[in-house]
Amino acid sequence: MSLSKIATSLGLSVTTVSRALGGYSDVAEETRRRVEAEARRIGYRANPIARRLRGGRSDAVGIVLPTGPGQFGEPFFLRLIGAIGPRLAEAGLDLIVSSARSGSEELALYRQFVENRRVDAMIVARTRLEDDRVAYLTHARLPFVTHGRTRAGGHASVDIDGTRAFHEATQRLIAFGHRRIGFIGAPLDYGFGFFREAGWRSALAEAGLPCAPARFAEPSEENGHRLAHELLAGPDRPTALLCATDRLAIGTLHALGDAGLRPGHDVSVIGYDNSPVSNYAATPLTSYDPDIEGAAGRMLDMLLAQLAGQDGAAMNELRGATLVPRRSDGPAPDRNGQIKSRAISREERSDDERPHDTA
Amino acid sequence: MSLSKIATSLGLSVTTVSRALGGYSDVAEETRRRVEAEARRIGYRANPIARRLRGGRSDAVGIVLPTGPGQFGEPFFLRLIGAIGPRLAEAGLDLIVSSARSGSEELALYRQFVENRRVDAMIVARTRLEDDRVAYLTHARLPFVTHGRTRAGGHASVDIDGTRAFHEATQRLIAFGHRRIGFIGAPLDYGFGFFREAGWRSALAEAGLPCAPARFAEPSEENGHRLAHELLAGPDRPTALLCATDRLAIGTLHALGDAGLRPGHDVSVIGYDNSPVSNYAATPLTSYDPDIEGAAGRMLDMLLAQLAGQDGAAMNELRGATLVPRRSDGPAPDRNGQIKSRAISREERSDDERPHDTA
DNA sequence: ACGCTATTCCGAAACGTTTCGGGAAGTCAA
DNA sequence: TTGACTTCCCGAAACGTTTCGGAATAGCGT
Repeated sequence: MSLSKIATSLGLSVTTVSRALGGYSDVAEETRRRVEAEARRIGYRANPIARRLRGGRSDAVGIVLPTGPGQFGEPFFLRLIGAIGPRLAEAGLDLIVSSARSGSEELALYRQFVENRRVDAMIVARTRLEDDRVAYLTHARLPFVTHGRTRAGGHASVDIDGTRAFHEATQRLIAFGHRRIGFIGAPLDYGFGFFREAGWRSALAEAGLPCAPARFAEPSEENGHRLAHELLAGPDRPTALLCATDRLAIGTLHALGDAGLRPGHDVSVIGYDNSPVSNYAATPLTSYDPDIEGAAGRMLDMLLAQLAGQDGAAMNELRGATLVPRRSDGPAPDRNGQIKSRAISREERSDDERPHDTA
Repeated sequence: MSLSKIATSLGLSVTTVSRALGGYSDVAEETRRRVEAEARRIGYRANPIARRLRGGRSDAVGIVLPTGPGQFGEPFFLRLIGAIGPRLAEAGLDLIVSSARSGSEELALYRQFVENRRVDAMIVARTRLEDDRVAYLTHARLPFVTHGRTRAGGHASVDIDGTRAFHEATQRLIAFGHRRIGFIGAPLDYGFGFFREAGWRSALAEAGLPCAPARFAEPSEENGHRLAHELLAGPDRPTALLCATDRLAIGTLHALGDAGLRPGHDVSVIGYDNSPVSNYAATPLTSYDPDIEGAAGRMLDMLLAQLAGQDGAAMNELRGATLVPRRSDGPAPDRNGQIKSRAISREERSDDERPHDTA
């Protein structure tokens, strides 16, 4: 009872009050002023629920966070939400967040969101190459945008070009003189796991280097630690380890420490995410910054465009990640454990990334 | 048009269909069965928006994440949301998340939530001793629960007893033989900053030790690094540094490294949060685990009780944090830099917390 | 005086649900 | 036969908004 409150106290109809506040042209300026004044006076705010009911929308966007062992503390989602929040608010949309562990529980949650009409659109992260959530949303004809690509495509997506980043990272290590460059990756059914591995593999192939050993697991510090141990224990120990995420890289740095190897000297390590800890790891970690905020902005653009009626199938964007050189990588040691090459100058290793200089 | 669809196709009234599905007793069993069968057949789901409009609720709970420099990547909020999500879903409530930088922007967002009737209740984190958000919500008579205490009290709150944890941590360091125990804290207007400092201060006083130097800043790795540098550079260098959060502790560990000091030997460090990185810091970090999931559960209990009509003023819970000993603290060195005391046995330092054993 | 147009306003329906206050039919006892 | 009581059902209002399709009034030219 609120539009009607203004209406009765002004001797107008609800219709006119609504149209006055709605900015329609068929209401006299004088009347509009009176309505606006009265609305301000009683602190009128349109009831969004009534508006949604009438409009058949829910004015909300949903996102499901992955929960479960090793999934806690992913800063990625926090940054995503932080970047998306204000823009959604500006567009008058709520962000509804829920959480589920990956798998059937997760898909069930998507179903709930859709069938209960709780959202107008969804944001999908941690996209898999074959993603049942994407398949479901497509079938349900609910607008959505993914962070990451699927194999099939045909939906709105924003992705960081992991292939290019890891290709470049591998080339960097090769230029440093490394020849045995191992890979510590995320499961290959995740798009980001797949594409990052592909970049590493293709760069090795281009350089005519043999395919070095690789290991894969959910990206956690523990797994990075364990997998690095495995790779370091094998024959022909790698002189460099490329890690699909910073969390894996942090674990890897620890494994190096356990083995008495110095990161950046005996074994080079490069991560991905440029997470806050990377600058404060045992050895400050060379990493790739994915510009999550930028990506989130584009995802929002696509979502809003779809809510405005556009077809999302052709909306795709592949963005770059930028290298943040720190101290965990460097020239490969020679057979005797000495630094082999100075082909890349010290400036390029950007010593000014040291923690006490960025404070 | 959905209850009515069932109604017409069954030759019943909307009322009867609603009451049949609602489990009322004044509908014949036979009729109820027919209604339920038809509902299943057409995949009927009650429109939550219509229900909310009629009920005058919004069936949603809001939370505002702090954004801004150094605030990214707080795993705390992610764990909170992860723990709260499923229970909220079970209660039929949506979790609406938004983000704002602390300060006026943040309060404005709370106002929006309330005035636009977008939520039935709110969750307040990062509580300050004098908190304008708490004051506003109290004034607006919207149910809420805080994580952390205010000075005034009188609202539902769950807090971890930081005073006790830091009192205990200080005693632990004293038992290790430390006499100059510095403190690297969070701003004292945050409740958690205030109470943790109080625990440190009171333990020093009880032991008759002079008040060691302390520094305060927003909890980030950078600030921890900077503040630790300051404390280490002063006269009478502390042999132990107590840090209000793990992020500050991580920065502190780095400052030690810069100064050529060995954590756990030359200078002991204890943090708080038991964040994923603490186990993989340069030196695995002794920390306190706050059991966020447990606290989140109690917060939910209080929120639901308030939504059921109970008064939240008397709902308070103070929970304990448990020590997770790792390798960043230990016996104090004597004047010559030697380890002074073995008063606390090695077992108590729990060497089995080393990373490669927890993988 | 009449018709035409512009301007300004409004009644009523619709979105889908819940709930209040009955009402019709059947049963049972007096 | 009547009244009371049970059982099962329903009409209508209400939540607060938007919007369709007019309708009333005034101004204007003929």
